[in-house]
Amino acid sequence: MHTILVVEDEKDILELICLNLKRNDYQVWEAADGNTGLEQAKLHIPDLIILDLMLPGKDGYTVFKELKQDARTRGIPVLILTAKADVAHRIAGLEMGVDEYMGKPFSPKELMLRVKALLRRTKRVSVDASLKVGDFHVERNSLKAFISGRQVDLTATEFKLLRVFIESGGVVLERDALLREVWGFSDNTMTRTLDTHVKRLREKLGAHAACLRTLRGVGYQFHPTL
Amino acid sequence: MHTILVVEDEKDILELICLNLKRNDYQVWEAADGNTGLEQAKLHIPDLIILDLMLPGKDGYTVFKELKQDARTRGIPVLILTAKADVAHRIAGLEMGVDEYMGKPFSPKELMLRVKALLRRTKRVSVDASLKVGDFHVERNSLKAFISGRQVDLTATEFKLLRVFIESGGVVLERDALLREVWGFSDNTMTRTLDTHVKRLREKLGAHAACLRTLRGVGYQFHPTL
DNA sequence: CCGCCATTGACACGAACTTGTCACACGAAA
DNA sequence: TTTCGTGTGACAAGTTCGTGTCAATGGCGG
Repeated sequence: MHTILVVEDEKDILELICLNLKRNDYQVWEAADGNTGLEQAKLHIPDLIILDLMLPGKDGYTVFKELKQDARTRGIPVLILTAKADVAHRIAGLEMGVDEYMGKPFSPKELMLRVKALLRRTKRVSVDASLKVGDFHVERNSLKAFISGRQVDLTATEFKLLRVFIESGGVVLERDALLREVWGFSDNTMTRTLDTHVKRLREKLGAHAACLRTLRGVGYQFHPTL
Repeated sequence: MHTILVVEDEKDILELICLNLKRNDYQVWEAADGNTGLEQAKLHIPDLIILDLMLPGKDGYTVFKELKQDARTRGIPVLILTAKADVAHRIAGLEMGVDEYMGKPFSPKELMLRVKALLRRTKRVSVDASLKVGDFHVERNSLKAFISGRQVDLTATEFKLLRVFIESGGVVLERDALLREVWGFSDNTMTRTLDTHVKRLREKLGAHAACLRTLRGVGYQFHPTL
């Protein structure tokens, strides 16, 4: 679940936003002024910050700048919410490094979508049903996998494992991460279950087994183009 | 330098965009229709795609969907350019996973800023995982290091050691400091562990071993540019 | 209800690799 | 030349991984 910090002084709007966010299963932190916002940001390190420009005390621009000055909060995407949404202001904001700009009044639905889009961008999450990489082709709904067009029979666990690999985009997957993704927990003291399943998957991948590379002491890496 | 693919059928607009992009030091690929765009995307794997919705042949939505189905291209942020920029269309686009929306007519300056903002956002994902200094390139999460593009296999300890050196920024690292950073303690009465690992690292660095200078009685210093 | 079979997680063991240690060689500074 | 810190090759202990195997589980048809 993602956490989002909302910094907005107008109670009505704050509530409107938070309500919508919670309804979409985000964990929400609230702040009604700039200083509180900054504190919360540094305390909770949220995944996203929705920031109003017109704030009592420290204004939005200042908050934004200070966020970018702290290494812990620098990476957090910021969505600016403001009445001053004309081109000049938008350009000024983008130049400062704002990630997203929304003018008031805004449609809650569009805001939710922009939030979703921003979070997706920062943390590549996928939702498509069918997925192709190199010679691999996976149908998420039907539990079917194809290699170079030929269908490969996989069991549920093997499929989940392959799916995680394919969706990884070549990033190294640590044992912990794989256990969490596929088995739902990460008790690394576990036995050789992961290894066994990797082995089984490799057997079924046949000639493409080489795509599953072992990184000793780290985990596994999927190389679709081998 | 970032590479950008522009898919737009109207010659004037295509030229306008490309000109602006080139002026901002991007490498630009062009495509005048959907199929060409897809090909180029899979061929060049650009850092960003600017996509018009109204295209001859395969329309923008279709192109977008197919981009998201191939893992090599799915991660590429897409900026949609369109005349249909009303709220309904924007929402539809955001639901599909569009990263950015711009209506025509657009201000070239704002387009450039949005391009910059998008690239900055996506860069964040990869930048903290990889680190480049001189000929050295380190993937923090894969235990892989590249020297002048060639891959070097390192063990966990060797990797940690090299990482400390690369992140040192050329500062002299005393033996105590290295032991603390890599091994977590600084018992200098230890045996020749540090020396051994430096030696092993040097072996794997090959010709670049000279970058690891010994400072007798003090420690080691990393010179990436040697 | 029963037995069959595929699936799954577990374990033992060996192979492959990593890592810390040592003895000793080497070489720079005094 | 002596001294002291460093480089080096070898080795043993420790880790991690691959593999064969087995028992438990649960679905399914008979």
